[in-house]
Amino acid sequence: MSEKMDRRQARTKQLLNKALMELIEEKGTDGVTVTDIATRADINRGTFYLHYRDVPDMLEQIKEEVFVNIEKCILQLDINEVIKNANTGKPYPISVMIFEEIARHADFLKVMFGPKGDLSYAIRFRNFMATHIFNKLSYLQPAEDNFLIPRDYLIAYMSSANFGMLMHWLESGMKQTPYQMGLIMTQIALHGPIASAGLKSN
Amino acid sequence: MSEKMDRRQARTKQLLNKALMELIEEKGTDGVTVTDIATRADINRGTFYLHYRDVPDMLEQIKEEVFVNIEKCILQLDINEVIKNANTGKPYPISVMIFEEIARHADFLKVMFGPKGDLSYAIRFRNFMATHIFNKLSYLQPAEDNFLIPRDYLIAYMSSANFGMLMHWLESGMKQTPYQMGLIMTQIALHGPIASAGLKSN
DNA sequence: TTTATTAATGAACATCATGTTGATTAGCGA
DNA sequence: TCGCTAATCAACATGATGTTCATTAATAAA
Repeated sequence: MSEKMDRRQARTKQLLNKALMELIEEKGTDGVTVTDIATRADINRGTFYLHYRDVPDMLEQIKEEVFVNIEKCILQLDINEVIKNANTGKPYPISVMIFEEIARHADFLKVMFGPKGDLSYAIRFRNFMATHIFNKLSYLQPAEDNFLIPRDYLIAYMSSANFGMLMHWLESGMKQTPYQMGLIMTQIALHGPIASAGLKSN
Repeated sequence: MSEKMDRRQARTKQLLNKALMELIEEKGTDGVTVTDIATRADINRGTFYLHYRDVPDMLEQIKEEVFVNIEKCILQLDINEVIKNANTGKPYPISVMIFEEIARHADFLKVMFGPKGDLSYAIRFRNFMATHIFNKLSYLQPAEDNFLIPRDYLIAYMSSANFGMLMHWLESGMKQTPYQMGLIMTQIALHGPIASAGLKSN
């Protein structure tokens, strides 16, 4: 990743990357051809193959890089700490950090989680959130069998809900700051959706 | 749709349909070629073009047909009625009916909402649920400005959450009956996710 | 600055799926 | 039975693919 690279390689990689971004924004994940990318980047088509095997391979590498960055942030978050510290009107700092990292890759994620996006990528994020955030909720820990509804459905519910808000943030133009998004998530994790409506803490 | 069709047309359409289903299950929404479908269906490739313009066109027609069927069911549901009648231990009948309709198209939807699926289709369903179910929740109606968190995020939360449970149902092998799924949805709509954990109404 | 290295170019090529056409065969409905 | 039309088959031009090789140009290191 960070190994020193020949300037020429770095340059073409960057041009190819930029071209791909523009094209999937226009035509969606599929339907983008090597010829498209090379033409747009003003790079010889053959040069593409010196860097990537084909278009899916290129996309896969970018997806991986973005995922790893966000993964690092999410792994630092402990949902039970979020709830404990939520009495203050402030969001848990790490949740803000997560939204900042997402904002950093907003252009890419907006496409990947939009209508022309990649469902496998969305599911990967959702499942990661399910495993590393909501699976650890303390009030889901004890009596596995005593739930009103099955535990896995509760986790599917909460991870999908939060991922859905993330999607909504991206697709509605990111009008909230990462700080505000952290606050929203904290509130709804604390009170649930019902109590979070109509009750203004002033 | 139901106009009487030449037996030959009906036969080929059915064979093409079956072949497409098998192929997107194997290779995903994209990557399926006309040649693939024709070969699998044991139909002349040229014949495909007598029925559909190309593969995306064929997929679009199937998507539309399935969506319309489920749409009809969802439009009959009034979320506020669901909550009113939820004191009984029974699910609201129409919500059961919706899951029955989904089960009827399970093979198709399992693929479309799975990792190789179609994000635009998933978003279409989610948005439809947002508009025609959760947008009508009575406790979201009155004071637009007095919410702890923005109204559109609440709706994104709830529609995504419920759609996520639907996805989970499909991908985990539909171990629950439509009746049980109706019950789960009703409970969680009533109490929210937090209260739905650990509290068994016995 | 010079030099060896290597990235990028440009052209050519075989391959494969596409979408279309026209002639022919086979099946259907009346 | 007969007219209609769906399905077949073969052929074709087109365009993207992935690969190769000789050539040019940029780079890093001496």
